[in-house]
Amino acid sequence: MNVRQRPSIRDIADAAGVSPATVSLALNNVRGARIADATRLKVEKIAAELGYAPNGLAQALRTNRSHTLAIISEEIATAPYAGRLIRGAQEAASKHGWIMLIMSTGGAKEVEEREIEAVWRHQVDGVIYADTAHRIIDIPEALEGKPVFLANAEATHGDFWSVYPDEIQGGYVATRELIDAGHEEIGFVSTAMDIPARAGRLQGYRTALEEFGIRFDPRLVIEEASSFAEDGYRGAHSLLSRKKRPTAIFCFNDRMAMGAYRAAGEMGLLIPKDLSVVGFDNQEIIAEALSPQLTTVALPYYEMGAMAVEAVIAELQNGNTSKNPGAIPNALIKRESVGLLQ
Amino acid sequence: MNVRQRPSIRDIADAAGVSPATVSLALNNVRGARIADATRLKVEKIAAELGYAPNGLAQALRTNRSHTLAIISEEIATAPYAGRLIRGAQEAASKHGWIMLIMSTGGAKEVEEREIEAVWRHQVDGVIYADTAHRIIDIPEALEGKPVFLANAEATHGDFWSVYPDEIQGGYVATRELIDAGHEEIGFVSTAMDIPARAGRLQGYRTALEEFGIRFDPRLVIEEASSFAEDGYRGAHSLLSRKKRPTAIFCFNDRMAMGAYRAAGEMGLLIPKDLSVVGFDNQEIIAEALSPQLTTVALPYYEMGAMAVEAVIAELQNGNTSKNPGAIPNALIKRESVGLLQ
DNA sequence: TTGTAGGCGTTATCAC
DNA sequence: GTGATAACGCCTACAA
Repeated sequence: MNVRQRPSIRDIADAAGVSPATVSLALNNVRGARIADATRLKVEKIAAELGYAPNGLAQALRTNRSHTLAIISEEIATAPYAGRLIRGAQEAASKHGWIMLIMSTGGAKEVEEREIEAVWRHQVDGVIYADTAHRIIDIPEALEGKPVFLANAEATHGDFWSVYPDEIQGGYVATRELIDAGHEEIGFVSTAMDIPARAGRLQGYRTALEEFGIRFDPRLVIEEASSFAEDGYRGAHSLLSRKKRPTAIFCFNDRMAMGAYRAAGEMGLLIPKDLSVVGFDNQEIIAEALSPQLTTVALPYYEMGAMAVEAVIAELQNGNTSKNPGAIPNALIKRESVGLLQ
Repeated sequence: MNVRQRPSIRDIADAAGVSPATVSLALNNVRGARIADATRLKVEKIAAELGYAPNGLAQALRTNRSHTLAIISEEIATAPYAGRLIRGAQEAASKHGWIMLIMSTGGAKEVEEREIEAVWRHQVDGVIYADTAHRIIDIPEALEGKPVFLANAEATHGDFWSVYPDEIQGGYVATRELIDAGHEEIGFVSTAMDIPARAGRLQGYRTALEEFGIRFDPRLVIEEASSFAEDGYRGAHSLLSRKKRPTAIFCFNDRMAMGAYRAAGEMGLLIPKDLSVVGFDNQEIIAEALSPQLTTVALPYYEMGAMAVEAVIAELQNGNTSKNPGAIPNALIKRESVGLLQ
């Protein structure tokens, strides 16, 4: 593990027979002060030969800009799909030559303080505050003084920019898919948890029904305590036991859809022939493993990560130019669990 | 987004009526050069009042140590469980006051070069090179000169330190669980993919059988082309169609176990009464959603991330003191899919 | 068109 | 005990 010293701007200057300042100007293409083409070329050539790369720390110290963003999250990458958000953020940052730090707090205030302390020490330029499930959260005030951008979350107070899934549109597009297949008796197996997704998806469901003149029947909406496969099983079982059995079910998430599959199986119902199902989350590991594969709605994790980073970088570079993205749409992923009503 | 300037060591010096050097000595408790207690206290008090935090960039520039680690991965956080590795790494780093950068290459050589370039620019002290699935990989030579540590991977050449799951032990512990429940006719639904897990788990399976005097029957090992639920379904179906039907199946992973559940269900077999199943990966989202919940083997993702970081930091701080961890054990997660042989 | 000099915030080495 | 002073690598007036 030999540590060979990297060449500095001065090494290039010596080799080229010019001053360090000239090297800096040449390499950075500073407008205003022009450098003779011959000099520039020579400098560039020598820099390449020496394998020169600027020392980002020195640059950052001097310019007071570290080109570094931090993504802070309570439970980083704990939710399987949350990795996509990080990935979107990281790739967007990398595209601009920026760096992403990651810090997870595990929910402990003390750890969070330590992480925010690190944000300051390392002169991070901006912060993406992300949540694994779309929630409304408090922003620690210790972060004041840095651009903070929320991803997959909304703030309780303060005017923070944020990007999160459009739950209403998500509920709409899922329901719409079922309506387009001819279904009118559409159940909604949901959760009673107090999160934006619950109200939003329900509203989207109702809007879609309304738009097509289908009467909303509250008895077709089941809200279970939680949102596990077991809850989906119970909800679906109860819906499918009605004398007028729904021909389609929209499930709050893929886990619940997995439970619905089991309920249907036990009752001898074939998907999608006897029952159509749409899930939510596009957890590929479930959606693709189910048989038939599950049609579902994909949350825009990658996009949220990327948009958050793009917005912060734009803000940092040009000032307040861009627009607060807010709610962004979800995509329907069509697979095999929706059938035309016979 | 107001950016208030952080106080520097000089601000404290001015306020305390001492020199910056004294402040540095006092705050860092440098042994050798002693500072009057009164001075130290005064300096500490003022530092606290001003909310002083050292500028990590300046420190790093001066000391040539950034206290920063990068985790480079082809497909960061793409595999659901891979997030745990990142999390283990991040938390271990944070515990020592270090910072984790993350960079994903998406498999593209060009992106990888850019990321490695960033590693150098930002004076990263060490690199964790991680893979999402235990594989044997090439380390880019551009990383030479930095401590590189492999997590969930082994290197094709060069003597890199690494940490990866003990596949043999994993296969052993899974099979052992079934043997302990009284089973002797134990199938193994595996994959034909050329990865260390395939050979390792098979060997563990054989070792366990041997240890308990159970004859190894190659016909009980089915290797499907891939390792999806569909493959598990096929493999299990074929095993369960034998005239002497196995009473237990060890599945290469949880997705395949999910397929095995479906095969069992279609053949009217109840788990765990008629058939016991053990999976691999502990993908909670599947293992907990299945009914009955799946007993499986958990890969030590969190531990691998943490151990990699601990090792790199130890190496950086004390020189070559610690031991190369190599293969580390997996944990059996007992749930409900294994029953005593009646 | 290029070089000089000062400074970003720290730390290390000397003197005093 | 404490304080100048000189680095670390880079940027940027300003001077030449």
